[in-house]
Amino acid sequence: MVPESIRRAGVPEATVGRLPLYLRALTTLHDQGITSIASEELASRSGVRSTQLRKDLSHLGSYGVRGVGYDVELLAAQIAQELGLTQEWPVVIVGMGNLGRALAAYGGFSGRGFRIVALVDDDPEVVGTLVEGLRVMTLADLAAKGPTVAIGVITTPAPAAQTVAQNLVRMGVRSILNFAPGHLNVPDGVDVRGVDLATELQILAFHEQRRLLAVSTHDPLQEGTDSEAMG
Amino acid sequence: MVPESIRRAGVPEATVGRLPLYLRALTTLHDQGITSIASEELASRSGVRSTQLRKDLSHLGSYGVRGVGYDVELLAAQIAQELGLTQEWPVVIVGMGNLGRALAAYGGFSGRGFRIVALVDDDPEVVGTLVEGLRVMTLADLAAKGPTVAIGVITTPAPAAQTVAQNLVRMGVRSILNFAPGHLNVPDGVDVRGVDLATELQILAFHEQRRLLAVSTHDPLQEGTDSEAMG
DNA sequence: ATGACTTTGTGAACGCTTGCACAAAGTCGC
DNA sequence: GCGACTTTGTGCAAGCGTTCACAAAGTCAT
Ligand SMILES: NC(=O)c1ccc[n+]([C@@H]2O[C@H](COP(=O)([O-])OP(=O)(O)OC[C@H]3O[C@@H](n4cnc5c(N)ncnc54)[C@H](O)[C@@H]3O)[C@@H](O)[C@H]2O)c1
Ligand SMILES: NC(=O)c1ccc[n+]([C@@H]2O[C@H](COP(=O)([O-])OP(=O)(O)OC[C@H]3O[C@@H](n4cnc5c(N)ncnc54)[C@H](O)[C@@H]3O)[C@@H](O)[C@H]2O)c1
Repeated sequence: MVPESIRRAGVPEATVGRLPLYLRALTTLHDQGITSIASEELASRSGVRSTQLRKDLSHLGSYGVRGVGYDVELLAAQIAQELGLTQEWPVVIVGMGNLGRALAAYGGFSGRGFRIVALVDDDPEVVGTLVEGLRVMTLADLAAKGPTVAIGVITTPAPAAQTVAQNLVRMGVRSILNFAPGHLNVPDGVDVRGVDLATELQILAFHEQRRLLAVSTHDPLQEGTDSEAMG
Repeated sequence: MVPESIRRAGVPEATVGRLPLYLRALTTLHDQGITSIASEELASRSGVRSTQLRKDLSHLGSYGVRGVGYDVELLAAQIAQELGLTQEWPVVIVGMGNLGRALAAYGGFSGRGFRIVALVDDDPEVVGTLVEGLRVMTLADLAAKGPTVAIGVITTPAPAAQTVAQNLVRMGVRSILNFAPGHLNVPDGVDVRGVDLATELQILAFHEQRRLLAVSTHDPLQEGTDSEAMG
């Protein structure tokens, strides 16, 4: 086996992106009372190939038993540790509009390694009100007397996002999830992930158009983005 | 130049994922009255390297002018055409909860190639009510007497998502944007894109933990996910 | 204990993506 | 017109990610 110090540094980015997928599937299995699972079955439930699953898991170490499979609980714990979910990360949501309120109301944070500890807006009508049991504050309040936060979620209109990001970075936040469209300029060492609805829809539109074009020209061009059959 | 028939089939998937980025930047530039832009500047505003931008654009053809740059309006039109945004794609949102309502209220659909033509829920309390000027219907209603839809957006709880997806596929939808956590099993030829909040946060947590670990062990391990300096 | 069987873990091959280096093709001042 | 300068478009090489093929390592029935 590879030494711990080396393998820690060497988890490929693509693998990191799939670990949450596996963890989710394992959690579901655990809830169903299943204690052991083979890579083939776990891969199928995660939407990846079994070879890829095994290669991914091999980067965290050898937690499987040949001839049997993986212990659901043990593997889940290992992935959770690798992702840093043994502690609860404090999260702030900035922008209490439609989307921000939906996220605040969403129950999927707690119990999964995250806790919303602050809600922020700059509208005087909104600041001071209670949303989901938390009092909405301004960014200045958060910096001055708010709780420490590790992750910032931005759900303001696009023009405000860059300024909000700078303020978050100034108060020590180095992980940002941005729902506003557009690219954020941040210093080195700050991690920004963007979720953009328009981008996702436009990628779907591209493939949709290509499919229609292929059919209309009787071009036997196969798409095949997912080989699983429907039940 | 490469013949049209060949280049059409050959736009790499990674490029498709970035075209919406460029289109957004170009739209902003157009709104600011800027008519021409060099790859260096456009790349910077899109958060990619200029060589990558040029390579991406080269897959759609030669629309730049050497020594000058790209005509903003022309390039935007070309990208829009490539993405299939010259027509308006009819969209249905299934699941009128917090998230579904936020999406329905979101103005970023129309004018960008998409139009919400139907809203669906299965709660008798919700079906029949008006949301954003549209009357909420059931999936059965949509199949029987609703408008044709090309893209389905799923914002139901996770356990319902698979069934909803099957129903959408049965009525001809081949592009699905899924906000519910979990993998959807769909037949070949159906395109599913998943947006999962928990996944995004967990990826951020992984990097956050790695940064903290690196600092605490005085390991000069650089992160450097974005080289742009903040203004 | 043994042999048949199952499943993992991984080296190697392959394909896709990115980044480099540079020629080609234009503009602009004079 | 012409030379200096700017910027695009692209062949090529390096790096990354996925898939294949298979040995290694276990289980299980007998
Ligand atoms: N609603 C959606 O479904 C949806 C989908 C995709 C993307 N988005 C994006 O998410 C963002 C939010 O969308 P929304 O529909 O909730 O918008 P919204 O207008 O309902 O809410 C925006 C909120 O941000 C607050 N705000 C504005 N500037 C601020 C600042 N500088 N500091 C703190 N708070 C500030 C406003 O007071 C408001 O409460 C937008 O950028 C939108 O493009 C929304
Ligand atoms: N709210 C968020 O911020 C958020 C964030 C990330 C992911 N999600 C996911 O998005 C989904 C929706 O979240 P939400 O907070 O809006 O939930 P919600 O409970 O507020 O809304 C779900 C809606 O779906 C409807 N529904 C249930 N079964 C249905 C069916 N078979 N057909 C049609 N409609 C059905 C319900 O009646 C309800 O109106 C969930 O899967 C959630 O995990 C939500």
